[in-house]
Amino acid sequence: MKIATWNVNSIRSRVEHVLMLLKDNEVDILGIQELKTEEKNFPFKDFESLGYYVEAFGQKAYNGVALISKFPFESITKNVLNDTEARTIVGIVKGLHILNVYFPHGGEYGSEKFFYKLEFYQKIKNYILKNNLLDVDFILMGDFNVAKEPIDVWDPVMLDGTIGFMKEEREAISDLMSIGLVDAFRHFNPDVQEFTWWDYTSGSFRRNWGMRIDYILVSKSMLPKLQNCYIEKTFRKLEKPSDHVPVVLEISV
DNA sequence: ATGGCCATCAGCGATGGA
Repeated sequence: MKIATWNVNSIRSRVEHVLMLLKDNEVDILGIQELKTEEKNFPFKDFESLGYYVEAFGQKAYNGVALISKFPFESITKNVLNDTEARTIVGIVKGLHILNVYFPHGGEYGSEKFFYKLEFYQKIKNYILKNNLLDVDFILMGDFNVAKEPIDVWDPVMLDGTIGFMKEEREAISDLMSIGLVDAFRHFNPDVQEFTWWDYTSGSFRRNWGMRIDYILVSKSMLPKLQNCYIEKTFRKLEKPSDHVPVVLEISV
């Protein structure tokens, strides 16, 4: 079974690319972020006609998350943090608890958005602990908007202290992972430098000026089931791409 | 080149993204 995450940067602009990922990579369960639309404008039919179940939680213009699954949802909860922004959706599929999150961008150091981002990380951690999700087959995936280690950015010296690679942000994601979550990509690729996001400006993709800010984290009980985890970079080469690419996890069910 | 993008909403410029 394949489970994937992808920040699509507008679902209405990226439907064809998402359908391509589902078909070509045979993805069974997909979490997407940055829908940038309300549910009423979400292209449900494109996915349902392929046989997928879809649960979307959106808002106008910004944020928004969805889960797309070949298997029916045993349960769905939107907005687990009771936030004013549409950033979280959790579903149970085939006994797996899957929390799909669009973490805040955060803005400049010390800004209101910066503190919102750090608090958001704390709240996600508390939600996981409070609901005992470390004791079940649990997957936390999405756009974390933080690169954890120097290997996760193209120039750790130049980017030190910039958005997505500040000390406080890196401590926030480390703190979240320290409760017992394993970074699936890093589990299979301990020394590999690969990125999931490249800026649209400055020919960043061509120069490989990227960052790894999208993750699939799993609880310990998932470890025996993991088979592979890879970043599907090809989607950044398409016409009108998202600035992020999908991360795919293969597990045995 | 002290440069370079993209999507949205509202209504062609401002805002957010990372």
